[in-house]
Order: sequence, then structure tokens, then C-alpha cells
Amino acid sequence: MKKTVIKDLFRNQDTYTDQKVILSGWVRTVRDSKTFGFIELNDGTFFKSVQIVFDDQLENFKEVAKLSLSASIRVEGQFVLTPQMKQPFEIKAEKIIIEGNSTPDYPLQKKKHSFEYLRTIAHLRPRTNTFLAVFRVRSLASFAIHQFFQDKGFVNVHTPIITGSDTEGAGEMFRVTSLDLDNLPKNDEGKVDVSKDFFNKETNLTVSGQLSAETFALAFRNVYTFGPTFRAENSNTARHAAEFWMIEPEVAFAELPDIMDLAEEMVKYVIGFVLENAPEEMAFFNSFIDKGLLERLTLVNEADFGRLTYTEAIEILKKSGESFEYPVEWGIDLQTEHERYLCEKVYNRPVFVTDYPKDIKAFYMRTNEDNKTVAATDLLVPGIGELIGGSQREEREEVLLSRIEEIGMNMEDYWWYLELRKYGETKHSGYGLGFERLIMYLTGMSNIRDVIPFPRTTGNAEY
RNA sequence: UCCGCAGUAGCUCAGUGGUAGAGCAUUCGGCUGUUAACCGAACGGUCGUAGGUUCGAGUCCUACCUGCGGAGCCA
Repeated sequence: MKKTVIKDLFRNQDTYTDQKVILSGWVRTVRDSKTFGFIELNDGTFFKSVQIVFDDQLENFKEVAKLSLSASIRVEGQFVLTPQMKQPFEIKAEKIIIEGNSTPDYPLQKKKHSFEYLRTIAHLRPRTNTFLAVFRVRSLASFAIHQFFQDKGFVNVHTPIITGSDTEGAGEMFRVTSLDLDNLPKNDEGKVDVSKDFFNKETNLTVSGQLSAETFALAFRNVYTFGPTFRAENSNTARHAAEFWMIEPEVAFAELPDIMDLAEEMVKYVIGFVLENAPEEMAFFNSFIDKGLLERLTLVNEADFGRLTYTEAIEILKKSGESFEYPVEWGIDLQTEHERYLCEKVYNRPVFVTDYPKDIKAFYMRTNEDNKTVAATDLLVPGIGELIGGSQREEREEVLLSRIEEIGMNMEDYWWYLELRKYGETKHSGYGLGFERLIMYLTGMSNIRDVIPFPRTTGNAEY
């Protein structure tokens, strides 16, 4: 007889009724009495566990009753519907084989643990309800994003992880080297001789695949990247990590509103996909993590995202009567308190802010006709902040050149990027989506460390 | 990096200058339908680290370490 997985039992209860099944999984809890007992068994295939009923007819009844939490077992037994009970069905065990018992000091108890504590046992926390739910949703959301773009004919580009260029302004980088740090080769000026390094030059981990993606957009028209990104910022917040995943679509023959439409459609698609494919997990988040989650996500899927310009946002903030810690003035970068006010108080849904002052944005963003602002947008989301940052790219070679000069960047480093403007340039636009922030938004989890299997943050690369 | 809060049993916490505590977990016993099972008992501590004040410090002071929350940076 073939092994059955618990997901199948839940999804096809009719076909299993009164049938014999073989299950294997991990013990969540054992409740025993003198001559019988119950085991909650989770096999990883489904969010919910199955109740196994066993009695002293089993030859190893005593050992089974004493199983430690998270022991792994195989169960042969009969599937029985139990409509009057809390659980829809249970397995009446005929045989239980102990594959790997656990020990009494198993750190996960049958009670609520703090996320802080669970972070200290990141190798065991995926066995908890919360993390089973988080990481299944993460997997589904990842798949949904690929499906969304693939259905639209976008080409997935694997941009380099090790990079010799720096997307200006995207943050501090992690140096990549194979040099012996205890014995560094020096040049005549006493500095490290990077020509002796593996790539004969200075290299770093990527902070963004955007510039590479642009090259492919000007060949394939519609492309996206989906990969890890690294920032060596000493950030200590619930929404920053040193290693995170980013999705960066890049679209040729597209202006800013085109990619805003794309971003909105994408976010809604992923929400719909996750609600449909992980209903148990989403119900769990709604009950135990974030009470308003389902209502909020459903609402978001039905309503249009808000859209306003930076200039309009400044006016709203000025007229709001709120006393902000950072005074509002045209030209400032919007602070967290301003963004929160806009999307949580004014709109109460995701909102695109567009056309920021060019002085506070990156060199590659397209300068608007007013010569003061750039065609950039941030998607602000309640509870998370900035979920997406995007822009129309500056396609006019002479404008781009003067921007690079203005900022004082090294022109030679961008020779290939500039050549894109020379050979058949077109308007094109793209954005970056922080994947973990999307997961936080989908699950209601409030710390980025709890949506990454083994998070890397300042001072922390355990596991 | 800055500001604030916290660190006491395996976990979650109480203890606010005078004998180190509770619930849960664990172990043992009981229980014929439990489902965060229940009932009884036992076990469990260098009070983050190092100094200092005091007759006496978990408690007050200083420094450091770690974690959390907020801010900056951004996705």
C-alpha cells in the first residue's frame, strides 16, 4: 500500500472514508490515558495535523504513549470520519512504528512561544504553526510572481550576484574577494592591489539587478529578475535585512503609469493566488497574527490603489494639521511618519506617490518637463511602508550624461549602461519589489526576520 | 549609527534594599474520547557580564554584551 500524505486526506475525505492508510510524520502532541491515547501528527504536507487514536491493543502501546514531542513515526490505520468532534476525521491506529524518537528537552513546547525566542532556534522553528504557514505562503507567493510574469510573456533574467558595478545610491555593498585578508597585496601607493584579486578588480555582492535588467529589456522588451540582493547597511529595523530577495521587472516602450498599472496588477494577483491556494494558512494568520488581515487583503483586491504626486502629498501633509516630528516642506524626502499618515490615515490602502524632487532620487530616473522632479514612484502600503520603488528610466543620452556629471559619478564605470542610450534607445521603466515586505504584507508578520528562513541582519549570520 | 525599553528556572513572567517565586514544560503517579487534555507530587536558579555603593544588592550606580521597539538608510 502506498503512503498517503495528510493534505490528500483533508482534500479528499470522501474517497478515504473507512479506508486503510499509511501515514508518516512528526508528533505534535501525545495525550494518553490508561488504555488509550491520542497523537496529533503533522507530516509537513498540510497546515493542519491529523489525530491518531491508539489503544493498548498496540504491542508498543507504552512506548507510543511516552513519545517525546517531534518524534517521527509511521502509522498504519483506518480513516474514520468524526463529524461530531472538533476534528473532521481521525486515524484509528493499527500499527505505529517509531522511526526517530525525540528527547524531553525538545525546545518547542505545546504553547505559544515568542518570535524572539524562536529566532534563537531557527533550525526548529519551521516546525511551528506560524512558520509552517509563513514559509508555505512564501513559496506560493514566489511561484505566483513567476507565473504572473511568465503568463504575460516576461523573460526571467538571472542577473549577476557578484558585480563589478554599483547601482548608485542603492546602499553599502559587501566586498567580494579571494585575497588573503591576513596578507593583502599592496600597490605602490600602499593601498590594496585589487588587480591581484580573483576578478582583477574590486567586486561586490549585488545591491540591485536593475542596470543589468535594463540591458535585457532592450532586447526582450519585457523582463524581470527575481533573486537575492545584499546591502551592508547597519540597519536595525523590523523591515531591513542584509540579504533579501527582490523582484525587478523592466519594461521597454513603457512610461511610468504603465509600470504602476503592472505593479498594482501584480500585487493583486499574488494576493488572490495566496488566498486561493493557502486558505488554512491565511485563516490562521487572520486569527492569531493580524485580526484584520483577510478583510484588508480582500478590500485591497477590490479597490484601486491610490495615486498622487509628491507635490500633492506635500500639500495634504501640510493641511493635515498633524504635528510631525519632521516638518513638511517641498523638497524633503518623505519620512516614515509622513508615509504612514498618507497610506494609513488618508487612503487606508496602498498608494502610489509619484514625481519626486530629482535631488532626492537616483541618477537614472527620468527628469520631468518641469526639470525639478523625476518620473519615479513609491508604492506605500499600510503597516509596511515602501513596498515598491520604481521609475521611468532616463533614456535621453545627453540628459543622463549631465545627471551623472552633476552628481559627480565616475562616467567610465557606466560605459555599457550609456551605450544602451546610443543603440536604439527607447522609453523604458521598471520597479523593485521587496519580496520579504510583500510576504509581511500578505501574512501580517511584523518582522522581516520572521519571513526569511535564516535571516541575515547586522551582527547575525547564525545557521 | 541615534533614542527608548528589557535581560531572574527549559519557556513566559512576578519580585522595586532584608530567606529566590508562579504558570507552563520535564519526570513520576492517576484517569476509558482527549484535542493548548485534566488531577496529584517531584525536579528545576552563578538573577546577562564586570566593577562599584551598602551591614546587606535580583533590586541602587557605572561600563560592556545581547535582544526588542522607534528613527535614519531603503526594498
